[in-house]
Amino acid sequence: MSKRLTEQEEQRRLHMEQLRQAGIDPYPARCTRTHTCAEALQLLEGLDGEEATAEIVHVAGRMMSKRVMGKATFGHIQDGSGRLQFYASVDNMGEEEYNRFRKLFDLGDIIGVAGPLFRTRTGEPTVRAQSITMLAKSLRPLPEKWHGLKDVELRYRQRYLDLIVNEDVRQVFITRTRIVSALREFLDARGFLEVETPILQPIYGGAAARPFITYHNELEQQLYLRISFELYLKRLIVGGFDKVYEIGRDFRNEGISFKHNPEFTQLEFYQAYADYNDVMRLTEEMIAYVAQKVLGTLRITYGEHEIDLTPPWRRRELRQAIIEETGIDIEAYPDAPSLYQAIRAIGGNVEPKATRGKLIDALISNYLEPKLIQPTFLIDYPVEISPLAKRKPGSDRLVERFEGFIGGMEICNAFTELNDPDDQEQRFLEQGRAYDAGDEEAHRMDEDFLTALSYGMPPTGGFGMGIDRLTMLLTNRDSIREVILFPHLRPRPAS
RNA sequence: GAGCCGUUAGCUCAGCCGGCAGAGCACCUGCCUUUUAAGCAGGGUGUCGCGCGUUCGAAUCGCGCACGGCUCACCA
Repeated sequence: MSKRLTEQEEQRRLHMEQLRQAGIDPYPARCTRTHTCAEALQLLEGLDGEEATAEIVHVAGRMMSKRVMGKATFGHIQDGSGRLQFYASVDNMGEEEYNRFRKLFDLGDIIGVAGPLFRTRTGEPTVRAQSITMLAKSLRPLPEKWHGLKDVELRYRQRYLDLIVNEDVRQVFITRTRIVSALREFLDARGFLEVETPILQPIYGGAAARPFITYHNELEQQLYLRISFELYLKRLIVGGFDKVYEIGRDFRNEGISFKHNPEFTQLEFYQAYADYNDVMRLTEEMIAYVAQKVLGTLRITYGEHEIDLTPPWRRRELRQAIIEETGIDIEAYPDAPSLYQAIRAIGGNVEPKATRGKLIDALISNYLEPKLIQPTFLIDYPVEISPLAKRKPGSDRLVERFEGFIGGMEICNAFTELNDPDDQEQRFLEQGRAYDAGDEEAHRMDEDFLTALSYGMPPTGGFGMGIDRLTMLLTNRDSIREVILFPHLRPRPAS
């Protein structure tokens, strides 16, 4: 701890030392608190003028402002419920305690204030302090009171500072928690059972992504952090839980962008005896429920767009949508080379060695996704990019799958689940060939999952949704880092 | 992974055709008993991200590196 202190840090340590010399513990073990700031404010309801309450309140919080006027001082404290003004004066506190407060208590200190409540001349509810006690000394200055903390890097690395000084950031994370609660309410009310499945998995699966790899020493076993919950939740459907869901963290060892973080929160649910049409209806109903519950409206603003979440949402066949936006009929190009040429012909920038599935993905994300502002389900995807979805009856090329898009972002992905164990095995084998050909994101053969399927899985509709992206949408944030409390950053360089 | 932009006081930001490092808030000293971005008088507290180079002289110009942001690539 030989780090050089700034003048302000030295000043605060000096104040702390002076408190100790006065016999005051700057970090006491106990404190008295009878009201939150919000609760204290309510006590003044119905009182007129500057009349004070008979009741003495003990409130506690971080001192966010301090305006000294000689023998009297106004300031605000902030706790989790809000802000409250206090009034300190020699008259009410006595000279010794008042001067100690005035000289040794700094902005950012956690303090307790006790006294009756009254309104000032300007009508602001205020605690008339009879005593002010130190609850925890703050040894570093807070960011500036007016402009707050703007430096994005500091906001993410020291999120606690962001939360202290930027009220809108606080609200985003409160909203995020309410969104998750509303999702649980919705699913619980419909008989879904919330479960927990392994994060450390011997074989990763359920999505196309590169995994994080770890190792169990005692078992001498390589393990993967899950990239999805899918294959475990389906095992539970086999096991007879007809409606299950999980909300938790997935990990994907891929690039970081405004809508990608290496770990992100996912909701997946599976419903036996349902298909993707049932899931589509449930999805639009669920999102509408959450918006209504959390925001009180189905009409939201996202960036420059006004979005109406009212069901039913538009359904567009993927093939038809691609034709409309690009003029390319993917059915007319049954292999990668011909589709590649067609995309190049319209000026598309794609990898020459991409598979047909990757090319179709590129068409979706480059030409469709940015235009899908109002809630839209793209339906009926090619089988080669959907190795866990059931084929459409009468088609060997398409599966019963949809993705939901809102505000130009993919929000969710769902399908009628493939429950034919032999077909599933063939799909794994195809994926294995793709992996051997260099596609690191291809699915791996999961024998144990195939065994589960072979006992018979009911017809099932399944669903996955990124909670982070839904939160971006409902809080009107343009970066996933704004809705993740501690987004991933490189280590701070040694200075 | 590539391109562009950024990094100056605790915070928010000026300064950038090379010439003594600046403002507001915060902080320090003094005054002030109803203020609320309190006010008045005084005080600049700094490894100009790091390193190398050009130059009589670098926050400023050049090269390299680090971290961050945006765009692209990647991400079903």
